[in-house]
Amino acid sequence: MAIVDGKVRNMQRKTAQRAAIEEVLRVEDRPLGIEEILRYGRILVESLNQATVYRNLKLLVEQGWLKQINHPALGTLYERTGKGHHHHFHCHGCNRVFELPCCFLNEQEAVPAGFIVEDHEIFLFGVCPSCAVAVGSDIH
Amino acid sequence: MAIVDGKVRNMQRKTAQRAAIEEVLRVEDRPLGIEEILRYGRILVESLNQATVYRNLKLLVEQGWLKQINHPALGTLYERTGKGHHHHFHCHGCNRVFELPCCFLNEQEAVPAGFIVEDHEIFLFGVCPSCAVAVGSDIH
DNA sequence: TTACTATTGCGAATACATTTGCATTATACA
DNA sequence: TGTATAATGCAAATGTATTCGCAATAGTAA
Repeated sequence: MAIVDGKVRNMQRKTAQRAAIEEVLRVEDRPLGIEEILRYGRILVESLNQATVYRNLKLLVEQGWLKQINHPALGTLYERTGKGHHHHFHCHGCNRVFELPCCFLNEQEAVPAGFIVEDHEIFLFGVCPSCAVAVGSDIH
Repeated sequence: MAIVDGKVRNMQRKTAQRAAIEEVLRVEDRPLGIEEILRYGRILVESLNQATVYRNLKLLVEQGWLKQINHPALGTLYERTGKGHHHHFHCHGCNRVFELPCCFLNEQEAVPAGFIVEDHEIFLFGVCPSCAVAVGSDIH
């Protein structure tokens, strides 16, 4: 607690809604869009509202716990920070995006002479292991 | 010319506007956004309107002469088709996107076992040769 | 030239993601 | 507990990209 301008100012409060949003992102452990966060979050807090999700995601990004990514096929996704450099695999079977740990790109080899590479992003597209199994074993 | 339902139906007409849009994309020879296409196009056809640009881009995409790409930092861009597989370099000096010809990624090596890669996109970020020269020689 | 109608320019309309205002709810300190 | 106020739910508002309606313009075949 703190006093500002003669008034009591509480700090950020712990709410079931924010806890639910964090939980969803922690459990899924992959980049999620608003729609998914809202859907999974409502399993934990039935009343969860879209505006609340937006407000909390914004907060969590500002606090550095989340970062926004812009996926070329899926638009805005949110993922937890602190996982180091990685890339994104989008499975068209289940429509999920996975984070692939290692980096296999030599930046300077990737461009003609004269270009200076400071950063890169790789988006892969295909079928994830569980969907591959489903297709391979004729489970449709 | 053709008769459909008893009425005369002309084929697509050649207009200065569409020619200008095509010209811009041909001359620049790199992915362009609507704003840039409109700006450069107006040098050729002063009256060029945004709605006209949208209509023609849609047409050219349908005809396969253009394709849309979704750049994570710049949004929708249009580039000419038929250039083969390539990636995109975004220069933060001039804000232009360049197409880099070669593909230096072994798709299957890029993912853990179990993932099936069907396609990929690489976005590089840095400084292009002409901006690098400008910075290096203290031209600001 | 002329007639027909595809295409344009303009502004209004739409689509979609995100934000905001406000009354209500609920957390946390006293 | 009680109180102050941060946070929520809801609906309306906003922002941005894209499309559409329509009268005016301009290609194209005859």
